[in-house]
Amino acid sequence: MQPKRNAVKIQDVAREAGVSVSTVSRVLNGKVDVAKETQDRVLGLIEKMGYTSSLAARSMRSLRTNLIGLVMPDVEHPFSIEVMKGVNRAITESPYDLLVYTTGNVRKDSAANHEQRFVAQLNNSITDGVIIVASANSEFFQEKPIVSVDPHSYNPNFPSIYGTNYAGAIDAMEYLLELGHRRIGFIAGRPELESAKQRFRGYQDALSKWEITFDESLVVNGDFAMPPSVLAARQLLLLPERPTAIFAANDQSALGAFVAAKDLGLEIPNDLSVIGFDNITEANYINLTTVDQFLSDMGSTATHMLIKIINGEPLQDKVKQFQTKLVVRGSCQRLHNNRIG
Amino acid sequence: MQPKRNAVKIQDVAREAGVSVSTVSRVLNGKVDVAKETQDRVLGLIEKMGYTSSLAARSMRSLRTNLIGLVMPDVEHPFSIEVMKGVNRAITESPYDLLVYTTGNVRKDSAANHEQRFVAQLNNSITDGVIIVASANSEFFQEKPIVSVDPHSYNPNFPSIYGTNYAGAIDAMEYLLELGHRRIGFIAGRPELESAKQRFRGYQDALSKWEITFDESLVVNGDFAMPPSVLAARQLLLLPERPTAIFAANDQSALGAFVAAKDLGLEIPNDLSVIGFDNITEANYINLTTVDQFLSDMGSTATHMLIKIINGEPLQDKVKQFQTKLVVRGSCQRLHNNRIG
DNA sequence: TTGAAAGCGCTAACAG
DNA sequence: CTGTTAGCGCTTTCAA
Repeated sequence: MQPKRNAVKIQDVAREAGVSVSTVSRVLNGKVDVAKETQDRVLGLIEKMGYTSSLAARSMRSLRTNLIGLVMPDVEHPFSIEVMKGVNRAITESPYDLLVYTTGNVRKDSAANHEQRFVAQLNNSITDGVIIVASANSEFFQEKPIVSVDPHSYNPNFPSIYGTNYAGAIDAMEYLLELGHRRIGFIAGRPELESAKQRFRGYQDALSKWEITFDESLVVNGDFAMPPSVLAARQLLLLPERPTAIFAANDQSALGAFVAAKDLGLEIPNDLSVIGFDNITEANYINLTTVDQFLSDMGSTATHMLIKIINGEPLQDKVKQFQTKLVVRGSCQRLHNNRIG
Repeated sequence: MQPKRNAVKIQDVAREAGVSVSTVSRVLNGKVDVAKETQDRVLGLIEKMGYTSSLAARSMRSLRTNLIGLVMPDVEHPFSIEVMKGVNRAITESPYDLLVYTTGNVRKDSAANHEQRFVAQLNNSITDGVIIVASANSEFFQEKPIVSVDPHSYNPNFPSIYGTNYAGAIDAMEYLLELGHRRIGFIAGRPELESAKQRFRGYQDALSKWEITFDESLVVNGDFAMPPSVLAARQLLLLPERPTAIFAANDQSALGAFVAAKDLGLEIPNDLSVIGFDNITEANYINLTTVDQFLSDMGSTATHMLIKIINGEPLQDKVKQFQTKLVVRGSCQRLHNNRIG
């Protein structure tokens, strides 16, 4: 199909209304200096003819589009989706519209470049600003505002939202420790990510605060994904002296632990306590305790921050930490005499 | 912030390279008639200067943008998200990029108008075509191609993808009936939607084929959402003679049935068999049988269809039915003597 | 209160 | 092989 150029445009409306293009434009943009009568006639025609101004043309001419972009690394991942929901919520209450741009399943090594390209693509033309999730870059060569949600690495000069990963991990560990658990396995996340590092640090520091010797064999890597986490958890559960609890670095890992336990005929929480990071919807059904990051709230917060920057309002802090919270949806078991029960 | 217009543009590259704007444009668009030497120099500068062509300008001039739009009614809903994943998958393998536009949580009555506006907004300017999920409209005043996934109402002349809702419902019912269930409750969906109607028809027709009298008290409305479904299921389970199985019209309703059962101390599948429509990820964990619609496959199929239309390739059928499939992730109980077990 | 005209950044003829 | 030129649909001065 050779697409034609026959959508109704501002000229058509102008001709029909017997006025000039600029008059229609003025009506469109709510300028005051238009005769009430003309305005009504034009408005009527716009409605009747089903005219919508071309986004491309409009954003080329004027510097504001009232469009905010969201760049996500991967639509498949629940994390991104939660953030997106939050962004959407904030957008709904604002005068902006939302445009989501996905990088698809880009090969890891080129993700950073793609990101740069996408952000530029959006911000140089049609959006007033961009929110970028789990950004691999910590710097952008860009004029228009960008806010980053949970970027891979930490940069205090870049407007960004982080979860309190370290504090959350401490909370999770203290919870298990207070229940009496002493052998606690850890399913770690992608080691290059800041969030994964923080969570691991929390695990270690909590142990040392409780004067428990760090046991390397209790740490396995789940890469923040389910399939490797099942294997990792399995490895933990097959240890000669298996852990009584597992702290999983994210939702996928927690689910992996669940699956591995089930495979081995272990029941959660009777035979094994599991606590996981990130928003785990399934926790409602399968007795998991979670450290919710309120991912969607991170999305909303980022959006509000971006809108402030766009409007040139002053920012309190460039970097915001978003408070994580322990949510006991299921339950973990109290431990006596080194035995669950 | 008064955004400035200082992104690097094609002119800058041209000046720097000592060539004309059109030469740069030619390089950009991979035209062949450019000296290898010039091409390399320009390409190098583009990289070095971090130039990205303006989407707005490009789409204004040329009729193709290689961008496909996806208009979703609600990012919060798992249904849309599954479809989006499928679209994204198909996009990844195509030369197109994906732009998602959400209507936010628009009031129901105005959703149809918003839809029209959004589609026009995208298709009149920056996208080559649009996929629209759960469309409230069955007609669009639009030149560029549109494909609809599971529209609210049926229109044989509009390129669209449906699930085999009726056949799927029959399958689900036959499965339960063959297990011996005779009192089967139905949690219905939003009555105005085509899919909900089809599923209900399947429920009724299966009963009548098996010569079971239709009992109105076994049909409750869950509105395709979890909170009302919990109440609806509760009502079913508190009937004097409670059903031994429930057929839920969608995923949210199935989960609602699960929650209601749990509340009442009933166990699935021991005390109650539950089967639900749509893709239920939680089924992996909570013993549900599901009629998967392969929602994400619907998304992919829609995308392929759209791309064909964009390229002017002939379409087999305007309307595609997407085969649903019964997936026994958990299990349902065989029934003897009117008792589960 | 309105119209004419310039130009946003780019592509696609058409010339050279 | 490369440059010149004419718009794409819109907003925004500047004049009337």
